[in-house]
Amino acid sequence: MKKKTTIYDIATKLNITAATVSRALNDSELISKKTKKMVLEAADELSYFKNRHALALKSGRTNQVGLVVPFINRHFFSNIIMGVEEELYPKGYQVMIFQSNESERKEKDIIEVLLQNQVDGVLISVSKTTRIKDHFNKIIDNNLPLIFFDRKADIENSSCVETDDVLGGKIATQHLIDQGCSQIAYVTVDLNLNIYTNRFKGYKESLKYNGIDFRKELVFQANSDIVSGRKVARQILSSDANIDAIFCSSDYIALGVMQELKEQNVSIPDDVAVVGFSNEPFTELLDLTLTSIEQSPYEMGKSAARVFLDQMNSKNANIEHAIKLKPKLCIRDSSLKNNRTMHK
Amino acid sequence: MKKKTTIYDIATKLNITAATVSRALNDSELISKKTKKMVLEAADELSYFKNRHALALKSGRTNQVGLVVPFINRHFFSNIIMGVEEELYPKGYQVMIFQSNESERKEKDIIEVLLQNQVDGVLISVSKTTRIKDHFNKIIDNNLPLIFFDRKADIENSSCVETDDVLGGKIATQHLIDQGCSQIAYVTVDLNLNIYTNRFKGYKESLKYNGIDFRKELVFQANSDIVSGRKVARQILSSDANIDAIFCSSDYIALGVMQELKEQNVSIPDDVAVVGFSNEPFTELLDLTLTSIEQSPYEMGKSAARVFLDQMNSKNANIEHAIKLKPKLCIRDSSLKNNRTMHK
DNA sequence: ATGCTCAATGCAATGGATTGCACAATATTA
DNA sequence: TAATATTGTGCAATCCATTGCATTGAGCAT
Repeated sequence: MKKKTTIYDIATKLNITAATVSRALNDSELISKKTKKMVLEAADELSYFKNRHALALKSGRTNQVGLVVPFINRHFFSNIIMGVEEELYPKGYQVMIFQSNESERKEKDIIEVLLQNQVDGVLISVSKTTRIKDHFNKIIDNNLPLIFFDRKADIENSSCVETDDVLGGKIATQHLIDQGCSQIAYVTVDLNLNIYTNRFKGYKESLKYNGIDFRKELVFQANSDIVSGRKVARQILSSDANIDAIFCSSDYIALGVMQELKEQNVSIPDDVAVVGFSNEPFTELLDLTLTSIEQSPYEMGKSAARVFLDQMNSKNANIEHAIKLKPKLCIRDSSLKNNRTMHK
Repeated sequence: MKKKTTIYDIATKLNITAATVSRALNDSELISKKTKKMVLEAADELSYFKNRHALALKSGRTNQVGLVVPFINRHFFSNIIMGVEEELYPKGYQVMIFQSNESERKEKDIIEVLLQNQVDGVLISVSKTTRIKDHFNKIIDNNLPLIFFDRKADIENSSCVETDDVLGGKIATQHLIDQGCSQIAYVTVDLNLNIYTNRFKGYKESLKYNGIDFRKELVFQANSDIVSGRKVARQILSSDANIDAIFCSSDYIALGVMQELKEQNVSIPDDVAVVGFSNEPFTELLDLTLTSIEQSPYEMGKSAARVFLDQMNSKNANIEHAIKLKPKLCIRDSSLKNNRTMHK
């Protein structure tokens, strides 16, 4: 069992002190070139590397940032991670990634671990089940930058980066109206979650703006999956609402809806236009590609990271940033009525 | 700027020594119940948490494991991460996730950082561009468990967990033969990579086993994307090879192939059956679902994590494990010839 | 009352790197 | 040549938690 090499080992070998070795390794101008060279060679020979824990202990800084997402294996979140990494890695920060599995308990544990690790800041997308927020306040109490992305909690002195979901709802609805639709069904997921109420709000605002009456009977509810989408499509078709478009607040619902419509020989987009939300990768892989709202998770990650850097550099963890990213409409077959398909 | 609470703060407050505080916090049986209670309360009051770096420095162990993948935002790798986490989190290990972006340079940097962090072990899927392997040997030199998954390097005393790609190639080919196909085109990606040569090997072995002659002119090459898949499909159709099936070593190629076949009015699976590889999520979201080979990344992650735990517990980092996971055939519309579609 | 046991706590070193201050060795100047 | 400036190193404390050994004090038996 080989023991790890320390600066003391190098010092002993060269008959100098650890202080000198330390300075040499850090290229201090106090040290002569000759000594530096000696030290560097010896370090290489003994395959020395710095002990980050010793460093962290001494300096109190770690250059580590905690990043917490509900799940890593979701297109949306994994691309946020990419964005954060992209921005922070070149600045010398290590990103510690954790997943909460949508569990408040695990979220709390994770934050405890992050604090134990003395991270320099925390970026987090709050778990769905989180009600109590003491653990977030602990972060603030320790004077660390706390940045929420996508899903936020109401915490003083924290920042957040989110999609402008109201706008998302608006542009999707406006697009459908532009295509000549006026009886637009809306399928929501969980009106307890901010993002969904905001999308819904955008939908209603857009109707109003275009002088179309909002009709409660055109609003349906479903879970964010294909089966639920099929079910809700059946509901919609069998209701007496005579709709010409369906705006789904999730791509998975939209996919289920499209499958069901096809099976019932409803023509998309001519009889019924369909729009989803999130721009999941599969939307453009379908035979009939799905119009959707792109939320740019990669950009969101970068943005959150930049907010963190801002707060670090301004030495003022207290400035609250609140950034809203503009969503983008991706028009595809499922809603584009002028006979020609978009790509392929 | 609040300073972080240490055991000394607690000790001062209670007029006892840090040693006692430390023992109390660790529930040592040397400490009286009364003192323990006092300490615990004070700790809570001062919102104390352990400094992991001090711990790591003292003990030499960190309970941290390095996990390196080429990209986090790939279905395959993000599910491996899930598997590793699932297995290691309950055992008290923190998983530090890094992505190499398929860059040898970054891979080396990451390993340097992991060593500086004194991780207790490294799990890694090697970057495509990696040629030199000194950095892997550094890990071994430090007596740390080194476990490769999916993509391995030839390093002594390391372990690896991989898919049995030969078998994957075999069962896919056998399935096509079972469906009555005999002129099976094969589309490979990069014959320099192990996984692809192995799949190819399985294809050939299966042909031989069934008494079908291997024909070089049925082998095509493409990149792992849709456009490339379409291109190769055109090549195949315009060649004089009269094929009745196409086995693609990537789902993206298979998707492109299917799109092109449809456009040219070739019926799938009756005129030409198609099989992909990897079982990407989109394979079952298509109108015509795609038969593919499931590699169970989640299981692979769990398996790799278990190998790590084995090596840790046996105090013998040198036992080499070599695990091959059995791939699974997922039969869907694109290859199933008996008229009925599988699901929906 | 004296000696002894044992439970509870304190003391001090340890782990690795950094850094202000002190000091030695060399170079420079008068 | 003596005095001073300059450059290169060493000493020792510090960051925080742990732990072997020493010590204290209470309780018990004789």
